[in-house]
Amino acid sequence: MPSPRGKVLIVDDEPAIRQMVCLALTQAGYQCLEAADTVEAQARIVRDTPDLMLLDWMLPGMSGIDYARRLRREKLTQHMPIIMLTARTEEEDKVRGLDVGSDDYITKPFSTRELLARVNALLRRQAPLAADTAVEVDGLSLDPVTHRVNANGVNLLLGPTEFRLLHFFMSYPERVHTRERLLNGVWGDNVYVEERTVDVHIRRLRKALEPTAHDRLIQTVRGTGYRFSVNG
Amino acid sequence: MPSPRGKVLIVDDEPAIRQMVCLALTQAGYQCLEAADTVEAQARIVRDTPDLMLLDWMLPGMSGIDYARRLRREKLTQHMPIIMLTARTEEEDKVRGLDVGSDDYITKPFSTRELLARVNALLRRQAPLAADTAVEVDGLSLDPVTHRVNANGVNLLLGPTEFRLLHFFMSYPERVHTRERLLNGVWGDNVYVEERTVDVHIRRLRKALEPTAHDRLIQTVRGTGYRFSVNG
DNA sequence: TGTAATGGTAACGAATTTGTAATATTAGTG
DNA sequence: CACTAATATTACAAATTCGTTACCATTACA
Repeated sequence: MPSPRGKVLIVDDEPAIRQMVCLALTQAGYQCLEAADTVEAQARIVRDTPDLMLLDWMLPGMSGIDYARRLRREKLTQHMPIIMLTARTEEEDKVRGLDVGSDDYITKPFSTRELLARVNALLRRQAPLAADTAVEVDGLSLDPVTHRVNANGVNLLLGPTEFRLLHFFMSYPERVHTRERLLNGVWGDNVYVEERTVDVHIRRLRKALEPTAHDRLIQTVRGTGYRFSVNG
Repeated sequence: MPSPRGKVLIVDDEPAIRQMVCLALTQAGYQCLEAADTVEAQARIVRDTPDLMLLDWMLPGMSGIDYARRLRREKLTQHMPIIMLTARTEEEDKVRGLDVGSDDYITKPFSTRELLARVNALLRRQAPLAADTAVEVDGLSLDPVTHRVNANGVNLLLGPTEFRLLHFFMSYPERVHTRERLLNGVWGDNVYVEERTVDVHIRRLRKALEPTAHDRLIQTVRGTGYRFSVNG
């Protein structure tokens, strides 16, 4: 049996939809939980702490929207990614769905391919940094425990934000990060900061890495964002 | 002659159904292609590269389901929207149809109005590019995650638009793309840009691919547009 | 309470990218 | 072969994006 990639809770009053979604998720290696309404959903959340929730827009009793709004206020579910399932196609509704606190939405009818793509994307984005494993790349090492950065044996002094930024980079090397992603991953999920602020901290980090020429590891990807990479 | 809105292939063994569907589609401005079984269908696909497929559930020989599954594995048809036509009404079947990779389904008997609505909807929201799967063709590889293009082991530097253009080409290879289609897929749906601008970016992309002779993969189809193809 | 460190924003210039138009070249056709 | 339509190529100006610095507000701390 494949190791589960995560627990997904599907909340929908139509058993057929639930079944379809669950089948697709299970085949993709996820563990699937079901609920027909918000009451059941609440019970599942408390008992199983799912990693992500698929929430139908129209539900008997409390609507999906109101439920999402409530989940955002609860400590336990504050950061749980929510994908809204909606049959409506009007732009206005989509906007309202996102405004309410869901992270994404899918319009019915949807393909399981589309669903999986979004679930994957959202869960990947969510993965938190390992708080206690040292990372080392090309002579540059960072230890979250001792809170030290070391380049070729020399201790480097970084500001707090630069430290977290470098930690993030070294934890997810080789891939481009948009400024938005960096803000979410380094600054925190719901912090409002100008995107250009990232540039400034990139500059500060680069300057700190300059003495040992490790600033070459931080690359600009024009039109997209930044990348931490060993390769030119 | 009205400008065609797209080519739709109807695969059904009943001539009466085909005729009815074709009439409706033609009147709505689509170009209609017909096939009675999967063998005929395959020939039509290779020859005419339809934009969407209506696929009967029950077919002589290979069933519609199995055929859909196969189409999803082929590069050429990987992204082609499929609407399944099914006479059965059982929920379970709907589930299986969608699971297999069709994007929507319609239960017989259906109204032409419903059919058109779904065809329109599916063509309007053309599947977005997979944002996280690397593509590789003939020594040329593109990875959206790291945002890198590699030709025979050498890193290539592309501008943002050239990158997106190549990504689009490699995701939908072996078929001609009109300039309009490229503008929609690469530039975005509601952007006003001269069609000739595509030519310029094609030029820039070709120039970037020249060093490794991969510019041969981008072919001009006079009177229509461009194609990314391994075959001469 | 004063001083240093830190963090975010604005501003400006440099570098890159992008769309368009103008010109050259090529392919198709009678 | 001449003519036309379609595409290729180049050049250029406008727009965008990024790097960098300076500055002010806030916080930490002696």
